[in-house]
Amino acid sequence: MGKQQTEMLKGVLEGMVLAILAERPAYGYEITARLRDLGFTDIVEGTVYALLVRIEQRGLVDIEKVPSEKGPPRKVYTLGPEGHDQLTEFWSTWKFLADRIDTLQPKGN
Amino acid sequence: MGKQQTEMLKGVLEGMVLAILAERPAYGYEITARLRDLGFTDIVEGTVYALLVRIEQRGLVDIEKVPSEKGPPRKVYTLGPEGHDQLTEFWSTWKFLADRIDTLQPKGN
DNA sequence: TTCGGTACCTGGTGTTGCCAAGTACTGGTG
DNA sequence: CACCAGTACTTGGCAACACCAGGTACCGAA
Repeated sequence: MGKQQTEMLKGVLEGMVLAILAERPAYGYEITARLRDLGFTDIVEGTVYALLVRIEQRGLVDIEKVPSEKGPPRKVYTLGPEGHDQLTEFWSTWKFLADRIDTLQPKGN
Repeated sequence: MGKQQTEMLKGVLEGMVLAILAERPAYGYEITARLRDLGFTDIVEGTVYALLVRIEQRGLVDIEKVPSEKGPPRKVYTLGPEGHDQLTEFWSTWKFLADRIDTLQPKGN
């Protein structure tokens, strides 16, 4: 979709990953695939991994290494309490933003 | 609202400004005030002005200098055809993003 | 043995919003 | 007159984040 989407993803991608992890624990490769399924076909692997490193360092997730039969061991991320808090805040910020933007939409008037 | 909103604004703020200009031409100070009214109370003046310079350089807007009775001359921005195109693309990208994110929302399931 | 699929990592780049400070013009107040 | 608040625009440096472009490593099948 181009540069527009890239910029719009900033700050939103983290929330999406947290939301995915809220459904159930998952590992990086899986999360990337999930995002692609969602429609973000151009999402870059490196972006997701870097993001996971960040949210790990902020203590939002717990990590467990699980051996895989098909490759290197998986790093399975589980949402911790602080991650849940962050996700809650994400939803509230998102709603705020989405509401204001709706008011700017021509159809909204 | 904090850092979360700051990051989320990236890539969205431009679209909001274009949408504001689509309603009617406006100048920087006025646009900043409009954004503050919309609820983005922490928006920084410099951010808006820098954004306006960018969209001007990309040829999305036309500029007219209009003298003000209360201060320096105003730079009134008018949305050009390319600006309208960009705005249309913004809305489509925004809807795409908003839709996917809704599918991740707990209530959406 | 090579190749594709799985799985993760990393250094560098560009864009963007914030911070902080500055310029400049006007009208009102003391 | 001097000063200040409000109006209006500008700019250099910073931090965060997604992308790019590569790399490592492990496995099974052809």
